[in-house]
Amino acid sequence: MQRPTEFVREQVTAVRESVVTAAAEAQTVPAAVSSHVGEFIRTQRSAAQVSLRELARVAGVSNPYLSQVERGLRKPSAEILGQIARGLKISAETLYEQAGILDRRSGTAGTVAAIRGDAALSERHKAVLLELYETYAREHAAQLARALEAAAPTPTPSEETA
Amino acid sequence: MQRPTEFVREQVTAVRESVVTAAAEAQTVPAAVSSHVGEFIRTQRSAAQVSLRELARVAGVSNPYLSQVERGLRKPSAEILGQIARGLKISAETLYEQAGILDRRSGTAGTVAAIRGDAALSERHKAVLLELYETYAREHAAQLARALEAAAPTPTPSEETA
DNA sequence: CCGCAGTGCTAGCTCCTGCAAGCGGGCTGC
DNA sequence: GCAGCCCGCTTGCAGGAGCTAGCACTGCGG
Repeated sequence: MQRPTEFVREQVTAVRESVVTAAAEAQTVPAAVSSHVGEFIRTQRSAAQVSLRELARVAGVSNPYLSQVERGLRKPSAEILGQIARGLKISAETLYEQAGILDRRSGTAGTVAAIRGDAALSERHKAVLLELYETYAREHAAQLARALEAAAPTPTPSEETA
Repeated sequence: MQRPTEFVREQVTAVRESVVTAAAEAQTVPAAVSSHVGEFIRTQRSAAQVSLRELARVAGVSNPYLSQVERGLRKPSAEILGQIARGLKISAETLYEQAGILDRRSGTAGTVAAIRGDAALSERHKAVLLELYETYAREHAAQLARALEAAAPTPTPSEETA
């Protein structure tokens, strides 16, 4: 019977110690209520540098309708959201959450759902994995934020003289 | 005592007749929808011993509409499904899955793939989670194997003689 | 200048969802 | 017998989802 490595054990312990702090921070975050799925779709589409017509074509929906959805004039069904998600190459769950159809879960919907639904895990082990996952996801986001700050240097005396 | 050949012939004939009847019934059934959510809702409602009108009232939908949904005549939106789920005191995700809106998450492969493909994680964190996951899965399997052995003792000479 | 290709959007239309009004049936109490 | 209540279902309709046809605009090349 193999046991978790020392490294893994330390990670789990560190996570437990930081859970209280994380929970306190979560309490101060306001709950997102209304649907911003249209904005979200437009943001994702722009990030992918795809035209509205191209996305509509790939997703199999009409481009005027997609335009209306993006501008919040229409409320698409789950089926249409699924098609748009496929066109954007993102998970349908992501759009469902943005649309308020699905409750937002910590981290990426797919991973959390997979852990929760996995019959190969006991409930206790699921909880441990989910805590660790959430902490890692938060760390990763913080690292990305730092990297972005480093990539967009703020004016400094040495740089001004260069 | 019937002769084997006649008996066999009658059985084959009976099977043929039942196949024709089944095929005829299948032809009269409207195009099969991948969604069985209506049946599922009715089943859950019956199990809860709640009338259609009562569930409709609690769920906040019209009872004729709920009736149509249960009989597969209408395809409810995700919003209505959420209301019905609340009325039935089950998770909305359960009904979304039955309706084909949400993919059912299952199995070990799904969890591993989800962790590996999760953009919210760094590669190092993925490795940690995967190692922990494998260890837990092994542990769980070993526990199940032990429980099965205890529940189903293997035959022993003393038992054979009893 | 023109035509062409691409862009996102407007307007009118069809079809379907979800509802209200009401039906026929069964059961109970008077 | 009756009225009242509950049951699930039928019918007709309003409003919204999603579409087609087409518009105005931009950029490019001849």
